[in-house]
Parts: sequence; C-alpha cells; structure tokens
Amino acid sequence: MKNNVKVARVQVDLTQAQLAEQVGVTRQTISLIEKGKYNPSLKLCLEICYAVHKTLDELFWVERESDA
Amino acid sequence: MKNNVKVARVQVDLTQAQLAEQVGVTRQTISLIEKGKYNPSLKLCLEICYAVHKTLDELFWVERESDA
DNA sequence: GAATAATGTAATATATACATTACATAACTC
DNA sequence: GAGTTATGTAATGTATATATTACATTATTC
Repeated sequence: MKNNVKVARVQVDLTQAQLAEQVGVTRQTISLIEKGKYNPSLKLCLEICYAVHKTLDELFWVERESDA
Repeated sequence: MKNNVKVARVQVDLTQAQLAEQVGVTRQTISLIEKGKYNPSLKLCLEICYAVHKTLDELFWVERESDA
C-alpha cells in the first residue's frame, strides 16, 4: 500500500500527531499508513485528503501491477 | 459512502457477480458497496478501479462536507 | 550533550470489512 | 406465467483495521 501521505503531510506542515487528530485517528494509525503497513478505509483516505488538500488520486493511486 | 461504482460497472457491461470475481470479493460485498453501506478498503477500491477502467477520483471522490 | 519533540513499533483489545450460507424479490426470456 | 438471471439483504463467523498503552529511537533545540 504505497502512498504519498507523508510528503503531502510535510508540505502542509503537520506532524503525524496533528494529522491524526484532524482526521480522528491515533498517531500510530497515521504512522502505519505512511509506512504502507495498513490498508486504510476509503473514509479515512478521504479524511486525510481533506486535511492535506489533495485528492484520492494524488495521495493513493497506484497503477495496476502487470497481470500475471 | 456514495460512489459511482454501479454506473461504471454497467458501462463496462459487468454484472455484480462478474465484477466481484474479477476483484476477488463476493457479490454481496459489491452489492453493499454500490448501495453505499460499506466503507471499502483502499485496496478493494483500487481493484474495482482497475476492473472498470476508472480512477479513484472518478469512482470514489466526494467533496468534504461543510465543516460543522 | 541534555532536554524535548517527532517518529517507529510491540502487545493486547475492539470494531468492522468481508466471507459464507441462505433466501427473497425484480427483471428478463421462452 | 414459468424458468432463469441479477440483485437485495439477513445471520453468523473470521480477518484485520484501528485503539490503547507503552517504550525505544531519531531529530531538533537550548
């Protein structure tokens, strides 16, 4: 679950803790999402988008892996 | 969790069952997502995007509700 | 370089996405 | 209108996203 949350968060000058509070989750959840270790819910993805002023595609889009 | 999955699915001429099989979930899951009763995971959202040839923003973006 | 802030991460608990099974209704075809 | 296909949805079980608590490590600041 690679994504661009960390870069976008730093761009708007928020710490993990601040972003977490804005979107209503814990700091640990933000950390794990940035590390790609969680598969976040759509709702949480949208909240993060709003907080850092980006769209879903900008933060979370990944091209399909070439078919097996 | 309003979204545009149903319209996009019909455009590529897939039934709920066919889409479900392509993305690796059950038909019930697709039905509930289309009905807006599930908050799907990012991974599943991406799989659906690939199957119907749309992006996250096209299928799942919703503007932030005006702040309270 | 000590104090503080920011981040990584582990252990355990809880909520919920999703599966499974099943049945009911709606729409389409003969 | 009977048979089939597509869809809605309920009950129960399982996997996992997320919370909570806690501690360690890595900047940053004085």
